[in-house]
Amino acid sequence: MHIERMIRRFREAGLKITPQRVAIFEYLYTSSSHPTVDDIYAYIAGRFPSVSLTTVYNTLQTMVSLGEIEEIAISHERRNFDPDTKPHAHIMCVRCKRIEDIYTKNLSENCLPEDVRNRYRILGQRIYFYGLCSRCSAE
Amino acid sequence: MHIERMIRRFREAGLKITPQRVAIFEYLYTSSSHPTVDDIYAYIAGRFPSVSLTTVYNTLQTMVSLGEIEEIAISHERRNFDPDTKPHAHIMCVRCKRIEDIYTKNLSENCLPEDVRNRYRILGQRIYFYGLCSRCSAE
DNA sequence: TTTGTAATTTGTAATCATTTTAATATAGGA
DNA sequence: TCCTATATTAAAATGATTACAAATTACAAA
Ligand SMILES: [Mn+2]
Ligand SMILES: [Mn+2]
Ligand SMILES: [Zn+2]
Ligand SMILES: [Zn+2]
Repeated sequence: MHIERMIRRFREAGLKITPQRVAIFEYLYTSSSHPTVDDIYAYIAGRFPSVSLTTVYNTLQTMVSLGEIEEIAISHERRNFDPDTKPHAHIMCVRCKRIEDIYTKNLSENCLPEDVRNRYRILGQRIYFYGLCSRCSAE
Repeated sequence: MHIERMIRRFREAGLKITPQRVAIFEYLYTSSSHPTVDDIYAYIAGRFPSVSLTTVYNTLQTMVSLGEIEEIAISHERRNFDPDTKPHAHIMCVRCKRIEDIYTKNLSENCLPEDVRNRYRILGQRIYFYGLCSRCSAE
């Protein structure tokens, strides 16, 4: 499972397994997708009342540099984290702010002209759409 | 020209035309594409040594809400502004940080599955690619 | 041209998310 | 169990952005 994988990755990197870190793993892989720092902190603080925001920031940063989660910049006012690192796009409802995953194949082939793909060695992409979801449209 | 257009748009909105604002228009439409707040401020300060950063922020915000420029969130460490509001994608070299425009037709048709387009009323998109440009690859 | 006034600019202070620091606590190997 | 490097915590620092209030200015009407 994902949590065991993260524990192994941290071990391999010579990092220690702490209850705070495990709780962050658990939250990331079992709860609402694309949580914010505050979402994560709120959950962890429920289990470890003395946890520090710094720990949340540090752990997320470590996971990003291990390539195990990604930061989503779809919203200007929040930082969302995505535990799914398979290439995929996102769509956010501008009203209710819900974020949905979009899995399309050949994302970069579809969107990038030949000549750009020749001039760059492509390393990643972030594809965000904005719209009104059906629930929010209905009113 | 673009600058005259902006002056007209500001007038129509009941906003006054000040030298600082005109200088910001000029810089946005004649200089390097996708400038940052600091790029703009550095230029304006060259012409109006007493200009305040606040004025730059305010004017940019006004232009965004008039729909005349857009904010590009391709980089986590800078805010870039784009005076070109036609739908287009961007690619940034992860090394030299240069940002290039990519014009592709039918961006959302290519990237968005049918069912997503049915469930949302699409209002916008931000499509960013990351890679190594040829110049940076060569070394 | 002059004047009046509402809008704008400016400098400063406040805010807020994130990072840094240093002291304390702990994971985990010996 | 003990030792020590690493992690956690609380507090302070940072830095980008925003809010505020006083001084200035655009511009329309006289
Ligand atoms: Mn996702
Ligand atoms: Mn552009
Ligand atoms: Zn919605
Ligand atoms: Zn480059």
